Amino acid sequence: MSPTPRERARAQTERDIIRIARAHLATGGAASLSLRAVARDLGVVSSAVYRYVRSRDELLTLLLVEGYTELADTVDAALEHVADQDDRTRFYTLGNAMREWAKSEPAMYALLYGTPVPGYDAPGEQTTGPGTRVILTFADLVEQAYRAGRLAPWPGTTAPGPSSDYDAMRRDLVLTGDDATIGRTFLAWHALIGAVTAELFGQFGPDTFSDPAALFAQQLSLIADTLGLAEAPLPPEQPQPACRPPLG
Amino acid sequence: MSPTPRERARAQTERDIIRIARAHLATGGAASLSLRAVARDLGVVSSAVYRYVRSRDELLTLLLVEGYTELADTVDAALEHVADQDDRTRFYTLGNAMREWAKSEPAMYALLYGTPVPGYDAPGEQTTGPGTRVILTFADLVEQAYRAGRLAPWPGTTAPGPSSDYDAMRRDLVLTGDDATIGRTFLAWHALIGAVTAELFGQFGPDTFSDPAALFAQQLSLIADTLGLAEAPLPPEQPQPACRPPLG
DNA sequence: GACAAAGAGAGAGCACCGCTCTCGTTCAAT
DNA sequence: ATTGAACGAGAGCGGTGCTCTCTCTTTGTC
Repeated sequence: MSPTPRERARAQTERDIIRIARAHLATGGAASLSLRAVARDLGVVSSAVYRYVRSRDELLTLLLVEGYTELADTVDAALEHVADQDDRTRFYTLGNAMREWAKSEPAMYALLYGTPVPGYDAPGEQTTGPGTRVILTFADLVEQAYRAGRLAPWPGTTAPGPSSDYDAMRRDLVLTGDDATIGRTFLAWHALIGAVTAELFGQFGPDTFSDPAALFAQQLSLIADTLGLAEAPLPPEQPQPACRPPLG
Repeated sequence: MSPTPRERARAQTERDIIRIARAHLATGGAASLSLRAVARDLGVVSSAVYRYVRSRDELLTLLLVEGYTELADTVDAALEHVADQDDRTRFYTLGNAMREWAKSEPAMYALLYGTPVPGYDAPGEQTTGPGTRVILTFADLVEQAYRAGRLAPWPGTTAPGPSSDYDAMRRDLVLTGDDATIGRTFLAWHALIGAVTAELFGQFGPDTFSDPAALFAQQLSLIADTLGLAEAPLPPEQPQPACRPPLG
């Protein structure tokens, strides 16, 4: 049962490879992640690395899973501290945690939410689980508010969405929200990812925003408004007015 | 004045290089864009290509500018056909044109709005102009509706944004919208880019949406709602009710 | 303890990449 | 006609992912 020296050495080498690969990813981006460079840092010839990693793609998958997991863990940890607070505060916490993690690990974020690495398609059986944790946490946040009757109604007639797909989500994820609720959950997610991505990738040019934090804070507030999240939790027996007064 | 045969040949070769590079970009993505492969298709040895293109990065810049220009031209052309229609229809047209173009040129879209190519930073003097055309068109659409008093009020207290940056935009771009209007313009843009990117990059997995077009259509509708765009243009002298009835 | 099997690393090699340099050739302006 | 610029070919440098063979060591078994 106790691991042989060879097994312990192998486990250590596997950890080292991922550690070195993460460092290379952080400094040079996904495209400059080279097995040969990892081998050099490991003090070993390039072909030796293939004893541990089947290919460069498999190394990418390992990093992908690690990135998804780390982001989700970060978000979960942040949410723990505000678990008893109102919907809006918890959403802000989720959004800010995503942005902070993305800024601290830009190459990893790019790997998760940027252009897919060409010629590489992630093996779904390993990545979908960790890859959907954050959005499921987010959907659960909205679901809780919806069930408690705390979501303000959508200001408009909701266009029909992909109803059968939404039905499948309600079934598989045990959601109760109607099409409008699921629809604006995706709207909020798209806006959140879009805002983080735009800031991180500098899509507005380097001189457009002197205060990107202020922009993101306002975007979070506006997204929370579109979700209908109230500042403080309302007692569920109090019916929502059809036209709610301004928040705050 | 009339071009010499050599000049005409050079111009033709330059066009050929860009054409071949675009084909390679479309099939293999930005990372697999290789000057050597372009040279092979051109029927020439690799070093000869360096007579026309200073480096691979310069070729990327050429493609980047071409992509931005083509997307903006596509959007402008689509908007021309609906120039006299209501705000919401024009916004739908803009959004659908972006999605359609992105689906027809996924590698090019990835080059514009995906992960920045590592080690390459676009020369701003060449790319910012074409790169901002679409979002400026979009901002102008919102601005027109705002000036005409056709924007529904934002359902919530607007959090303060990056006011000085917004001031600079109002000055440089001749906008009149308040912070809430500019803020939700960016919200809509982030959601739009986020929705297109998520669909194009398959961020929700291959089996999550059987009808991505329906999802996008609903997202467009929801984004239009958050923008406060009305279905039909209202006469500007009619004041907006503080709590507008459902659209449609 | 001897021995076969499996694991690990080294090294050579293949085909590809971006990019540089030199060398003849061809074209165009003087 | 001459001369300098433009052009293409070819060799070469260092880099990449990946495969193969070879040797040495560790491991489990008889």
